[in-house]
Amino acid sequence: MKQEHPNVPAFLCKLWMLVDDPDTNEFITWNQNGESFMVLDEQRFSKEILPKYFKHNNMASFIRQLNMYGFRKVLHLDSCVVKVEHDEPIEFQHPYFRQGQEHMLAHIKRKVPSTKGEETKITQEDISQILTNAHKVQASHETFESRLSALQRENESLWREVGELKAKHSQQQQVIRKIVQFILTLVQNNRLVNLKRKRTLLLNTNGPPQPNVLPQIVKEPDDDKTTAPIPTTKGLKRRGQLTDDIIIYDVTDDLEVEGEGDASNNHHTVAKSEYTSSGISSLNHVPEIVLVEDDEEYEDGPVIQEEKDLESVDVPIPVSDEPNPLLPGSSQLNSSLSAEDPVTIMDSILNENETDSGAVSQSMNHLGKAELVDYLDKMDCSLEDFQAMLSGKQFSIDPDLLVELFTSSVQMNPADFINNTKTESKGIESSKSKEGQTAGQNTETSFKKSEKQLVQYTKHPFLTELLELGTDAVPEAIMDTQPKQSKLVRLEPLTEEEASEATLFYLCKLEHSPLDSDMPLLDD
Amino acid sequence: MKQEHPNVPAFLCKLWMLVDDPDTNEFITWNQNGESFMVLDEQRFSKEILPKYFKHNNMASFIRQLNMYGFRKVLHLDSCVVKVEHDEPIEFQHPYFRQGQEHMLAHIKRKVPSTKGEETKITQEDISQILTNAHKVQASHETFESRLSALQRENESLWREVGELKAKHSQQQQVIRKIVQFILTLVQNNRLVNLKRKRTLLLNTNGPPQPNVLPQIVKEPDDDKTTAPIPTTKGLKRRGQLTDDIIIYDVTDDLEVEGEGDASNNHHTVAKSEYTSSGISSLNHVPEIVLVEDDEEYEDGPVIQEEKDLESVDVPIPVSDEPNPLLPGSSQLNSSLSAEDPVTIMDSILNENETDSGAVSQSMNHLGKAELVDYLDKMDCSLEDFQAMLSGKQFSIDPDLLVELFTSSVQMNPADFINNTKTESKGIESSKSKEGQTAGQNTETSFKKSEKQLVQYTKHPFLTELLELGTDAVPEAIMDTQPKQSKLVRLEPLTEEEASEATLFYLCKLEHSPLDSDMPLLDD
DNA sequence: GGTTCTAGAACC
DNA sequence: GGTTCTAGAACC
Repeated sequence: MKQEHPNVPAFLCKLWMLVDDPDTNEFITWNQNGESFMVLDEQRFSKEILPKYFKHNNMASFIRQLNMYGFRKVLHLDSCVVKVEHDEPIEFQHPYFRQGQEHMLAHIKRKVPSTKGEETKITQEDISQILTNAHKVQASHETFESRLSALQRENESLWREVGELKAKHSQQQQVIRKIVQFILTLVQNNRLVNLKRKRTLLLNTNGPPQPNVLPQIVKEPDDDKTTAPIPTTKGLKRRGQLTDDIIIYDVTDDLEVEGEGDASNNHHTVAKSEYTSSGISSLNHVPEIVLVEDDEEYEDGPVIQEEKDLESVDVPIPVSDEPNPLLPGSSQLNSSLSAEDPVTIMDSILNENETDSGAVSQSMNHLGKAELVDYLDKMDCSLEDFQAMLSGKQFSIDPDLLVELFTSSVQMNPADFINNTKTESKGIESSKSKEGQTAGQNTETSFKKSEKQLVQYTKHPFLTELLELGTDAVPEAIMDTQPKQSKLVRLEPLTEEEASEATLFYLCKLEHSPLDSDMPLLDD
Repeated sequence: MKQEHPNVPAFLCKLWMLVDDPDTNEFITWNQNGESFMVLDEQRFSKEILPKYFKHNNMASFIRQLNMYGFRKVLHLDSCVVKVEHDEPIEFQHPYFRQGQEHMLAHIKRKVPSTKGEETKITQEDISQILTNAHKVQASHETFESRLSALQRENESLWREVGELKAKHSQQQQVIRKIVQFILTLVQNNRLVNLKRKRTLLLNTNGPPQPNVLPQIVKEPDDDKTTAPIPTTKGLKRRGQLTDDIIIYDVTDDLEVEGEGDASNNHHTVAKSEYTSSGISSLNHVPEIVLVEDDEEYEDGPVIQEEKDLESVDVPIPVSDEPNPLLPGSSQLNSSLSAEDPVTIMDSILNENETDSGAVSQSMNHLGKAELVDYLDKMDCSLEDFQAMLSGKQFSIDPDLLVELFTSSVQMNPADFINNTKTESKGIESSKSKEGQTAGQNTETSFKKSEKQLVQYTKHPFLTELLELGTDAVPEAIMDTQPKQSKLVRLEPLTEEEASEATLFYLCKLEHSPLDSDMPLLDD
């Protein structure tokens, strides 16, 4: 019967044999119900029986083995009673160690060397790991903390800087707005003056044109200019060359020179003498152009008179009947004033009875006191306008001129913008470019000279850039005066063109001026 | 002998008695050298002796107690030998349990219920604490992480916004710079024209003054203005009122009206008829003031002529000999042109032989062709200047005017700033306010009118604010075009005044124009 | 896996 | 602090 259970440990087999063997029943046997076994004579059992089955005679070692396989001592209540015989038998039991149930021995397992040790070891490992992790976490925490505080400091500075930049921005906005407002005010005021001026001129000059009652301009040829004694002009640009080119000649000799005969008077005298030698022939050519500005109420007013049959001279005359879109007011003044040269008129008056030249005789015949007064009337009114402009701080920035400077160059793109701008104008610019009015050669030359100045001006870097602008986009940066507080939105930085354009837009938009309708920029 | 060691546990005392008692030597006694004790007959000892001293007869319990007090079993080599008698005695020893050394029993201590358990418990507590802390740290770590990422996002946005704001700022800077440059260019160009104009005027007017050869201005009283049929001026500001106040009257009747007789002609006619009814009496007053501008080269030129004995009229005349610091050029034009009214001159010439008024007769007598030409010369030169200014885009912004507009108000603080500004000027302003030149009543009235306009102008909000500026500080925000990248520096936000001032500074500083020396702002 | 010594721990 | 049962652990 022994060893018939291959998977049952040796101790269990030996124990089964000992308990189940009837020969050892006096030392070790089943209890009454066969659920446990009892060692009846402990001392004899250990010293006589145990050595036969095991390598020892110690009851302790036997008990240790029992405990090792999960056997438990059955406690007896009577042992608790005081001083009862200490010889009562030792009793042990196990759920799978039952009489007649030998097959259940396979279920009895020897206790493994304690999971507890493993658990403890694992716990220790865990502790060290936990501590390691804790240190790591703490280190990273510290790193985080420093980063956080650094970020917070940076953030504070950034918020400050953003606030300050926004303040700056707003300040600049104000500055720009004010500058623009300032300019706009000038423009508006000037525009009103222009309107006023035109009306005044009409008031004084809108009488019927007198075809042949026209002044003459006597000019010195460019080649002769060097011979004329002109006061030193060191340090001065020759922008006013136009004026220098004109030298007035006297026609009569009965001029009374009342003066101390100082240096400036000498120039005068010299100019006179030059006139006497060459002035008469110059009188033969008379560019007669009278530009009378028209208005809504005086559509039939403006007439340009031109004498094509006169001989032409090769000197430029500051008369232009071609429309100068940048200078609607000034061009008119230019032509009317230059054409009606006061000296020429005076000469005509004074020489009324003479017949110096056949070409001018017709004009001379009609020249009378009335014409002279009329001419002077016009001139005076023009001057009054200028005075008003200047004394009233009416800086003569023409509004349309400014608009065009800010939108496009006449030189660069004349047709488009002039048409675009001017077809919508309120008749303010109507004095220029009446069809059917052709300019004489002298006038053309003069205009080219004027245009040259214009070109010079439009080449200003600011304008040059502005002139390259498109007209659609409304850059946000300039318009957006209310900075977003918490919503941080990505804003594309403005290009220089956009910024300039913004200025323009601002200029036009800022004030709801009547000028708006004249500007192609504003389509809102 | 028992209980004589009060601090020795009962077990040790009983053990000492048992071992040391010669009566029990057959069961338990000292070994040969007295360093340990032996149990000779284990079974009889446990069953017969132990119960006499202890509450049990179990050898195991006895051994357990020995172990508990640190006694150790002495291992015998012969037991390792195979199958030697199993009866060899059990031997135990303890360093302080020696024969004859009963006093050392006090040093034998019962093992405490294991520090190990405490350690384990502490470790467990530590583990739980560690875990708790770890969780806390982890939680705070997560909080930190979220804060950090939020901060980082905010930071990125802020950096972006800072960049964008700086770009905006730079763009605005450009815009301001360009606007200012633009204005400055206008100013500079205009200044050159002013210089030019002055020279031109000197060229034509610096002859010796002819005291009584002075024109007359015929003015219509303000009350009569309403009677004059003036074209409708709806929608127009009455800023040019000055011009409206002046109506020119014809002196002679032989005026030939050649025209289609349109509506505009009617006005002309009405004006004429008005003259014939009331004009003659008006001719009696003549405000004669000739302001000839002086320059460095023509110190002796400027003279102001005044006829105080003429009757004064109650209408304002746009003549001013008082220095208009805002309009040095225009004021000169104003006086010279208004004083030498063309009509008046013409009247003088045409009425040379008549004696209308004793007051003007002196002037009339001296009026001749030369004076007329001279007058017209001046007028023409002025006109030429205007033409040049206008056709050459010379917006008549006086440089000094602009400077003053940007620095102080003549109205607000006239004396300080005028002196400050003008004493350093390069003779450009020298035409105004020559001492010893007193203005007439009419001139004063006119200047007041002009000043009224000036006041109106300086009340522009932009100017008003600019006028309140100090001139020392140079705000950083405007000048600092290079934004600091990494160094975040606290910048004080600009006040509006500072911003405006910055504009002014910019205006002056931007271009190294010759204007700089004229400005009190620039002290570098 | 068994044996032995010692310890843990519950209970008294 | 002692007793008992059981377990830990070293050693074989």
